[in-house]
Amino acid sequence: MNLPVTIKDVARRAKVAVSTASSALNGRPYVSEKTRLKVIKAAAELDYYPHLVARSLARGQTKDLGIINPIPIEAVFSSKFFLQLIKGMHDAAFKNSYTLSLYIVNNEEEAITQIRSIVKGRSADGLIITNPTIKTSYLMELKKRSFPFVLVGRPPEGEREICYVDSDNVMVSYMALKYLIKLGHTRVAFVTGPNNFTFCIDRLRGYKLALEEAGISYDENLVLKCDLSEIDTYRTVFRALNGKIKFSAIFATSEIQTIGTIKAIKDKGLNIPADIVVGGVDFSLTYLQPITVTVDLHPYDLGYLAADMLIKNINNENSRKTKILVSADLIVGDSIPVYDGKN
Amino acid sequence: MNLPVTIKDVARRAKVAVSTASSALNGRPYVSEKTRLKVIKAAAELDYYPHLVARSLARGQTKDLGIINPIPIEAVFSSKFFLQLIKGMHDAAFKNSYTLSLYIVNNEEEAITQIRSIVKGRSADGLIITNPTIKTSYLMELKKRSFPFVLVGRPPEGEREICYVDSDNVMVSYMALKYLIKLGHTRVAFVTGPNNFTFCIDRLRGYKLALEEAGISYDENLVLKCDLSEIDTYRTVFRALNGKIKFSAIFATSEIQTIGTIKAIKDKGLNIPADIVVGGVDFSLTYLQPITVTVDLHPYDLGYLAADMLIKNINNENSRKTKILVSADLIVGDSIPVYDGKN
DNA sequence: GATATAATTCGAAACGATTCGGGAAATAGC
DNA sequence: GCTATTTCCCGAATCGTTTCGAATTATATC
Repeated sequence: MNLPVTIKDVARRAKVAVSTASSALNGRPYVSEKTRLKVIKAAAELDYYPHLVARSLARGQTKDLGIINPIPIEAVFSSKFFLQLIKGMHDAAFKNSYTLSLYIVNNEEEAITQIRSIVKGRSADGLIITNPTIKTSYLMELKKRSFPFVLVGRPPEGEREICYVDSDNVMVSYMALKYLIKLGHTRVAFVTGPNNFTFCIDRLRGYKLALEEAGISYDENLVLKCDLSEIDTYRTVFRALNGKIKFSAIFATSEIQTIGTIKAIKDKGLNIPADIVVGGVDFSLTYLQPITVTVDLHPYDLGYLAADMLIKNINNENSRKTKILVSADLIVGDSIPVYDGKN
Repeated sequence: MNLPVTIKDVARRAKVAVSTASSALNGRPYVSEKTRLKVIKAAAELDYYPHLVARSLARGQTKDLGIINPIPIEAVFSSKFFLQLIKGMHDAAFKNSYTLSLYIVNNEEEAITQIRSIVKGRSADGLIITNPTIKTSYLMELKKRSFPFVLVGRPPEGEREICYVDSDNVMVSYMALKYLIKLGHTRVAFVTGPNNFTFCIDRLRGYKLALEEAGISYDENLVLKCDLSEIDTYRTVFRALNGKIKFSAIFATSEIQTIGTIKAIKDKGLNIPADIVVGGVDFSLTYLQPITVTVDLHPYDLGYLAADMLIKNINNENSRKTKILVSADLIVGDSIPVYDGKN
C-alpha cells in the first residue's frame, strides 16, 4: 500500500499525456490554462511530488552544490566564521533553488577522493572548496573536466582561470599590523598557520609588508606557526609566553587562532591589554574579553558570493569574472560587535 | 570533447553487453573471470565512473542519509557536541558506504519543508533528526509514509514506535545535581532551554528528582530558561547574577549553555569555584576555566549509533530495537578532559 | 470557406544505470 | 555420447522524469 505516486498517475487522473502533465506542472508555455488547472488539481489530489533523482537524471543536473572543506572539521566547524560562511552559501543557494551538501571529510586526502567521486559521479552541479592549500592536483583535474567550482580562498600561485572569492589577505594583516605599530608596538608576535594554506602565506606577507614600511626589522622568532586548531594555537602561544622571546602585542590570523591565543594569555595570568595587546581576525564579543583590534572578513558575504558565483558558472553566465575580493574591515576595540547569531 | 563515459562505452570496448559489463563491475556472480577482467580493464582504460544519479534511480536508493537539525544552526554549529555527533554519524555512514547530507535550515518551519521535500522527492534513504521538539506533525508524516528515520533525542510523549538514540536525560541532571548537593549546595540554579525540546523537559525532571530525594524544596525562580544559544544564555545568567535570587551553584544543561554560563560568571567578575560552583554538560577543557563537575554525553557514540540504527532500519535488519540509551558519565573537576579534536 | 498560422497535445526517445528471464555454452552425471 | 545442470551472456524492460518533434486542433487571415 501507499505506493509512490508518479507523474503517470497524475496524467492518467487528469486524462492527459505524461508529457503534457510534465509541461503543465513545470509551468512551460503551450499548455492551455484549462488543462494546466486540470493537471494541477490532479497532482494535488494525489499529493504528487516529483521524484528528485529521476528529475536530476532527465534534466542532467542535480541542483545541488557540494561544499568540501579539506581540513579537519574541528579546525573549522566551531567557528563563527565558518558558520556565517555556510549561512551565506545557503542563502545564495536557496534563492536560486539550489541545495547545499556539506561533505564531511577528515583530511585533504579524503577530500580528494570525495571530490573525485562527486565530479565523476556527477552528484553535484558544482563544488565550493574552502581553505584551499597549495596542492594543485585536484584543481587540475576539476579544470580538465571543466567541472564548475569556486574556491573560498586564493588558488595556488600560478594557477590561472580559477574562480575564487577571497579576502585581500595581504591587506588583512597589513591593516591590523599598521594599527598596532601606530600604537607604538614594534615587537608584534604573529600567530599563523602552516604555509600550505594560501591565506597564511598572504597574511604573513602583509605582516612583513607593514613592518618593512615602518622600518621595523623582521624577526622570524616572532612568527608562531601552528596548525589551525584552537588547541594547538593555545599550546603554541602558551609556550611562547613562557619563552624568552619578548613581544608587547600579538596578532592572530584566524578566528579560531584568535580565541586560542586569548585563552592562552588569560591562562598564563596576563591581562589584556595591560600586559599584552591582542589583535585578531573575525573575533566577536559574544562576551568576555575585549581586544584592541580585530579584522572583520565578512564571512557571510564571502559565502554568499562564492555560491552565487558558482551558480552563475554552472549556468554559464559568469561574465568572465573569475575573482572577487571582499574587503575586510578593521574594527577597533570598543566597536567590536557583540555576536548574536544574526549576520 | 571530453564526453562523459558511460557503461555503454565500457561494454563496447570490452565487447560485451551492457548488462554483462554492469554485472562484472558490480561483482555479481555468473560472470566468468575472463570477461570480468576484460570489463574492468576497459573501464580503467576509459576512466569510467558510474553516474551516481542514474544508479540511484535504477537501484531505487540514494545511499545518502539526510541530517536535519530543526533549530537555528548557530545554536548548535559551534559546539563540540554537534561536531562529535556529526563525526560519529559520518564514520558509521562511511563504513556502510553511505553518504551524509547535512541540510542547513534556519528554523523548525524550514526544517519541515525540507523534510517533506526529502521524503517525497526521495532524495535520501533515511533521515536523522537532531534536537527533536514536542511537535509531532512531521513525525506522523514520516511514519505514515514509513520513511526510515531516527531521532537523536527522545520523541514526544506518546509517540510510539519511533526509533531514537538518546542520553538518559533525566539521569544526566540527576547525577550532576546529586553530586552538587553532596557538596553541600542546596540552592542550585538550573540553566535550561525551552520546554518544547524533549531533552530540556527530561533534564528538568532529573533536577527536580534529585532535589526531592534530598528533601530540598523546588524553587521555580532558580530555573533559568533561555533559548539554546550562547548569547541568550549569557544574558540570562548575567541577569540572574545581578538579581536578588541567590544561589551557590549553577548547573547548565548543554555544552553551549555551559559556555555561556561560564562567560557570564567571569564577566560578572566572580570566581569559579570560590564564589560560585559550576556544573555543566559536555564541557571540555580546551583551556581556561576548570569547573566542578560536568556530564559527558558521548556525542560521538550518539551519532555513530544513530546513523548505524538508521542504516539498519533502511535495510530492514532493525531487530526490533527502537531505542538506544547512551549512558552519560559524570566527570569531576580535575578529570575533565582536554579537548584535542580527537574523539 | 479554404488556407496559413499559431496553440495544444501527444508519443516516443532520451538520461545512465540495474535487473530479470531466456537462451547458448559449458560442465556434470551416468 | 546423451541428457541434465550449471554457468555465462545477452536483450529488453525498468526506474520516473524531461524534451523533442510530429500530429492535431483551434484561431486568424483574406
